[in-house]
Amino acid sequence: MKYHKIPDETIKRMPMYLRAFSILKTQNQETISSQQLAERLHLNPPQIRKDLSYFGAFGTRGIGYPVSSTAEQIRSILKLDVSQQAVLVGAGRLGTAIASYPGFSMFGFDIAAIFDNDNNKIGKTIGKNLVENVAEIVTLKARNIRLAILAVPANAAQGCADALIDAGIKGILNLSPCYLNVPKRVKVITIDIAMELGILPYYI
Amino acid sequence: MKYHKIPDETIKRMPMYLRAFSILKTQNQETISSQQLAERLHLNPPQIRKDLSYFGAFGTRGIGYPVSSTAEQIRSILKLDVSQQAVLVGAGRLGTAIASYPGFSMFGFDIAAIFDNDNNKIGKTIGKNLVENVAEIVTLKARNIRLAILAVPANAAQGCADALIDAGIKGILNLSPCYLNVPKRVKVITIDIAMELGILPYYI
DNA sequence: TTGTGGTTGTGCTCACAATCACAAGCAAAC
DNA sequence: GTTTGCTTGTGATTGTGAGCACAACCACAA
Ligand SMILES: NC(=O)c1ccc[n+]([C@@H]2O[C@H](COP(=O)([O-])OP(=O)(O)OC[C@H]3O[C@@H](n4cnc5c(N)ncnc54)[C@H](O)[C@@H]3O)[C@@H](O)[C@H]2O)c1
Ligand SMILES: NC(=O)c1ccc[n+]([C@@H]2O[C@H](COP(=O)([O-])OP(=O)(O)OC[C@H]3O[C@@H](n4cnc5c(N)ncnc54)[C@H](O)[C@@H]3O)[C@@H](O)[C@H]2O)c1
Repeated sequence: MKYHKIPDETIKRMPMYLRAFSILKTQNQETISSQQLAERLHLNPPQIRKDLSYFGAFGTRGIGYPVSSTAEQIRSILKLDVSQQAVLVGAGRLGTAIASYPGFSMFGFDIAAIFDNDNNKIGKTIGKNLVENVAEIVTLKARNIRLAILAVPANAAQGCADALIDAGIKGILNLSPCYLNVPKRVKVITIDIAMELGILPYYI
Repeated sequence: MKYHKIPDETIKRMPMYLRAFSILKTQNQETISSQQLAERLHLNPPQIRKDLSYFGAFGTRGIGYPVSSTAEQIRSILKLDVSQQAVLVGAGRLGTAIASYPGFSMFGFDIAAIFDNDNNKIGKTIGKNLVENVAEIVTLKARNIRLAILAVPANAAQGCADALIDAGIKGILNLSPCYLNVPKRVKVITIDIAMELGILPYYI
């Protein structure tokens, strides 16, 4: 494909493809056609082909996509081929669940530090990490960590985000139900679980 | 506005509007213009006006939208004006966090029951609910509950979904990283937290 | 070497959503 | 009353992504 801006929607689907190819690899399937993959993911085959072709020609005509090498390609496109360190801020209910969730490792994520401002939580161990004082966020500067997961109450989210960005964080997964004001160079993805649930009754 | 199919994207934004109007109400602000609201939510003013106008003319020209009555209108549109009962399946790390989260009440949600298949968890109390055996899901038929939150491992999700649908559930918020196969009348919203995180490194 | 079945890669078309621009309309002041 | 200032509601326009159809291509068999 000649020069094309890669659609945001395509990027959003890439981790889904990566997960699918990773699972296929554990099942020792060597190739998969866009048709088969589309059935698994409930998409249209041309959608998948177009998405992948934005990044090059990974498939073999008449055969399909080689599972193992395509997985590696996608991993590299998403920069998940190197282990990505992330910090967690907020060791509350949701933060604790996330800190002990093993599922992030499939994408190469590693929770490298946890911060909270509650003295009852600071010093406790969650998974392999000790909960540190939020004041220690500044020390991230030296550690070259670029990703953060925010699981603090909504009214504390902006303040924490500012501190994180100040400490060199470039991407934030925000779980609080609020908009974060950040410089353009910082990418924020917000997941508001209650809001998603709020959509359901309309449809039923 | 004459007859128009309401865009899905508009529906997705409605809970965000509801949250904003609810907060404004607690701050005793009586009216808000699309301009002001757009600044808060980081949208464009015409976007908000068009979204709201799909459902009727709520605003006053020259003034803006009356906070209190518009909040009520949106609540009614989303069918959140009556308390919506929901059940939770999976009382693990994430399920426990959700069961004890007070934030759902802003949208009128109420966790009415919790199910698990682990004998160590069945019988325990989380929030105001006793954890019941998954086998009891059938009893939901009699209780007229239509919403469910699924927080079980991915390989158990489809089975639980089938049981829930069989018991009369019409909408599912699925937190497992997998596609759920359901009849067309059932609405599923899937949130895959790890996948969302997987998007970040690409942009940074 | 050539033919065949099957699947990819992609230009084109269509559908949908975001944005714009402005007429319509209300409130408050005079 | 009438005028002024401001904001809504909406047709028209633009932008973006999804879907389709088919040419290009590969592997393999004969
Ligand atoms: N629990 C859920 O199921 C759920 C669902 C949807 C959204 N959320 C959102 O996720 C966020 C966290 O929710 P939760 O249920 O884990 O809340 P929580 O109260 O259990 O945990 C919040 C944690 O953040 C810490 N904290 C507060 N202020 C801080 C600060 N300034 N710096 C550092 N740490 C601070 C607290 O000490 C606490 O440990 C909230 O914004 C909530 O709205 C939670
Ligand atoms: N914890 C996280 O931060 C996180 C993040 C992203 C996604 N998820 C997803 O959310 C889901 C739950 O995650 P978790 O961390 O809470 O896992 P968990 O293992 O802590 O909890 C799962 C719960 O489901 C129960 N369960 C298992 N099979 C069941 C069945 N057939 N019927 C009823 N209950 C059953 C288990 O007994 C357990 O209590 C998983 O699909 C996970 O991939 C979790």
